[in-house]
Amino acid sequence: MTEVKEKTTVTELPITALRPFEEHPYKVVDNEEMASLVESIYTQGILTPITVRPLDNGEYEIVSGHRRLFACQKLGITAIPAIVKELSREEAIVAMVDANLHRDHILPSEKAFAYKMKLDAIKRQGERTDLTSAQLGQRLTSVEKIAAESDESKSQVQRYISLTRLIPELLQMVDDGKIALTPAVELSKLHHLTQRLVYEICDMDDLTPSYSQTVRMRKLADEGALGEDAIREIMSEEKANQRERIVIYMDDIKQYYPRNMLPKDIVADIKNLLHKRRLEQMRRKENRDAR
DNA sequence: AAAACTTGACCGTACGCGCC
DNA sequence: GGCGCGTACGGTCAAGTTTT
Repeated sequence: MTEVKEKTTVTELPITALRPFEEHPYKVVDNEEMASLVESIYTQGILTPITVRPLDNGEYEIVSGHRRLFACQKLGITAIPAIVKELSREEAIVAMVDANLHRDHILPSEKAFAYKMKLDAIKRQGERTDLTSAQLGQRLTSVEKIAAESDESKSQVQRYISLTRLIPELLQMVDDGKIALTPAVELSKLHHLTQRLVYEICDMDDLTPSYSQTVRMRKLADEGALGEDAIREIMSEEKANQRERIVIYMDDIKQYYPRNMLPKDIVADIKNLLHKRRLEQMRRKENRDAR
């Protein structure tokens, strides 16, 4: 959360003086959620003022409250209570993203561009958080900072950000729930022209790429061997088999190798392996419990 | 139960920057 | 230019969860 150090005032602003935030990543859609917001404003008025920042030309840029504005426009309301904050563009981006990320329903594409905008804004702000001794112990990278302020891990934030490299059509498929997050991340690594091929093939035959299929596509692309035929072949196959997992059970081994026939060093290796795996499991559990 | 997907963690590499 | 350091990010793994 960005702390508000500037003076803030609540005031009624005519909606004609309001401008949407430039390139804001959120989609204001007229759906059921919007209908209930309209209903709520109709019966109770606007409970939370929108947040805006003043522009040089006397107008105000909306930091948070695009959906409330849309609802007011639908109801024919001409003025709206607003908190006016003196914020730089970068500060406004961080505030806008934070305000919207806590919504109940947020599309993957919205999250992706929100995280990306916030990351770019934090980088541009160039804050040195590594200089004071008080902060020395909790030095954070930009992505870690975003992760700490959201309820997701650094990896997850990076995955969402990689979705911004998807072509709009594939991103729409992610929003529609046709492609899951991790397959989408794999597709984002493909060249845009290849992504378009994938989209066209999926769209034509109403197919949805699975994680394993997208991994195979990406590997082929890395080798420079992913063309239209290869994509068709991968997409037309049955969903891939579960990835290979090697599980060792001592009882199984004993069944095939009587005790005196199994070389001692192999037994030692296996025991060592199992021991390491147990330690790893315990460590993971401790990490989880600590959080 | 198998398959698909999610999630967190870790590692390696590339890059930019300041310093010598 | 070489070096050390911090940072970003891609790749991978393993375990957990959800879906079929």
